[in-house]
Amino acid sequence: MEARRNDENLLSSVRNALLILRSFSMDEPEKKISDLATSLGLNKSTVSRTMATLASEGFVYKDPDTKKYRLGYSILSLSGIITSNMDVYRESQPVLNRLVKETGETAHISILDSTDVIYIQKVECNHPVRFLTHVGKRNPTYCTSSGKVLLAYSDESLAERVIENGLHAYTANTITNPDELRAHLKKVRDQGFACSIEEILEGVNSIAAPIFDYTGKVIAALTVVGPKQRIQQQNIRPLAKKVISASMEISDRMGYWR
Amino acid sequence: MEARRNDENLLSSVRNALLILRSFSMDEPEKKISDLATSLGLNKSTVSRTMATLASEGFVYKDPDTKKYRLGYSILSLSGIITSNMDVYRESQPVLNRLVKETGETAHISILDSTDVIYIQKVECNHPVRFLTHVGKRNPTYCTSSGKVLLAYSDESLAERVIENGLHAYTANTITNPDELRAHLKKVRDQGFACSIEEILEGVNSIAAPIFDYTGKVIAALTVVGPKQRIQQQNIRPLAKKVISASMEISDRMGYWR
DNA sequence: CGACGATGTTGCTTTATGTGAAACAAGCAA
DNA sequence: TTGCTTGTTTCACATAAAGCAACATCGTCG
Repeated sequence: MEARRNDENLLSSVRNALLILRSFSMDEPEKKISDLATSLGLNKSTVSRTMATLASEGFVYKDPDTKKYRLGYSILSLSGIITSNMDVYRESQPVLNRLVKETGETAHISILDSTDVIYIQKVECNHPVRFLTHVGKRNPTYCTSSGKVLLAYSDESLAERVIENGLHAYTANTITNPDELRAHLKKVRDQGFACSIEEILEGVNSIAAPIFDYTGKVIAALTVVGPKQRIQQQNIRPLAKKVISASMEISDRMGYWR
Repeated sequence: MEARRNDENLLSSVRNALLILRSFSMDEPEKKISDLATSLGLNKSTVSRTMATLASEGFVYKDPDTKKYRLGYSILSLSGIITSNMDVYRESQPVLNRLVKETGETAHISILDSTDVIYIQKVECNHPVRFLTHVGKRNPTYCTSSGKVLLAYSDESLAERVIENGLHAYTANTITNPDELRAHLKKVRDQGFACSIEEILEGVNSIAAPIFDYTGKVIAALTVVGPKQRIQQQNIRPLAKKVISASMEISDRMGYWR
């Protein structure tokens, strides 16, 4: 077998399978064998057999006409297990719906995964402008409002780790100076919410507030996102008020006691 | 290596990994190495290494305290890719919300996967009685309202395949007679909706209607579920009317042209 | 129409790899 | 302390998985 970087004692064929799965993306929801082989540097036959195995368990689905593969419903089942056992997920649904109706903007719930934020829930607004986020999407912490909220309320060592990993300038507004970020996080803690003003994407602003559990720990963030035409300096205060009140309502449902 | 039933030319280590993933369930969202080993008939060390590999790619998460594993966020990301590329999913969200508000009952969207139905979306009602369904849940077609709708509007050969697989009596009301099922499906086609009156679970009733795409094909079903105290003979008609109108609205959004 | 290129699948051979058994840690209870 | 139960690691061996190449299908183009 080809000896690919066998980091520890991991099973390389299993890893290949997982890499194949993860190579599916929003932009490329369908894949061909040969493309996968070249992009992952694997042999065609290896990919073919791996895909056959994945398909036999329903993790991918092979379109009989085009011979292309897409992700299968086994994955959907598994994700249902994850979210159903996530209290925040259940409790936030109705609150999110109301918030979206009140503000007219898309709302998310996100959580921390290592040094990234992941969106676990999304309620879209009716504006025709579609956003590029989706459930499961991973973003940096230091340039998203939700990320900054989660950082601000986490142990400081996490922020330091994020800083060590490097602060990449996604836009001109991205905070790339470590001291500036530290000061910013302090401000977030003081005011109880965070904003991202075109810090990750030009023209896109967002406001986020923390969600607490019954121990008082911050476990998630509630975000409202929109184009800068609709979310701007003069209405940030009133919007933030709504976001905070909604996030507090979810915290209440989670058993948070002030 | 242990030569387990190597059906065709599938990769056994990959299959082990997938079986491990699929062994997580609603009832057992957390798993220990040794339990997995015994339940799947694998060696402890095999499971340990497989889990390490799964964890390294984020498909499972190891609780450092309890040493138990749960499903990881990579799966959430993948499921986001599936649903975001599913038109029905996007278009049905607001309609589902309204329907739940109108009827006060939980609503689902489900699709066909081979001879089963799978729930791809769910909006829960506010009644304290929680239901046992979740996104990704798989159910038989012949005893659920959504399944019967999807069967009724599919090629007849599918119904025959379902019959061949056997009609198991989940309750006293389950249709187990092939001819009766055939007649029932005809009735569903005629009236444009299906009911399940305690056919899969005692005390649980549901009503479902078809969702069409722009080619006029039925691609999904919209269901309303509830306890028999709230969904019963006398209010089935008015409820069905609401369900049909909602499913038609989604069909419209999908480009269905009468 | 036939040659060609690009594709996915399948035999075959080889060896690196995944496996099982047992030893090793680590935790917990009695 | 001694058990008992966990999860991880070591090691030798058998074998499962990788690579290659042949094969089978396509669709395209000259």
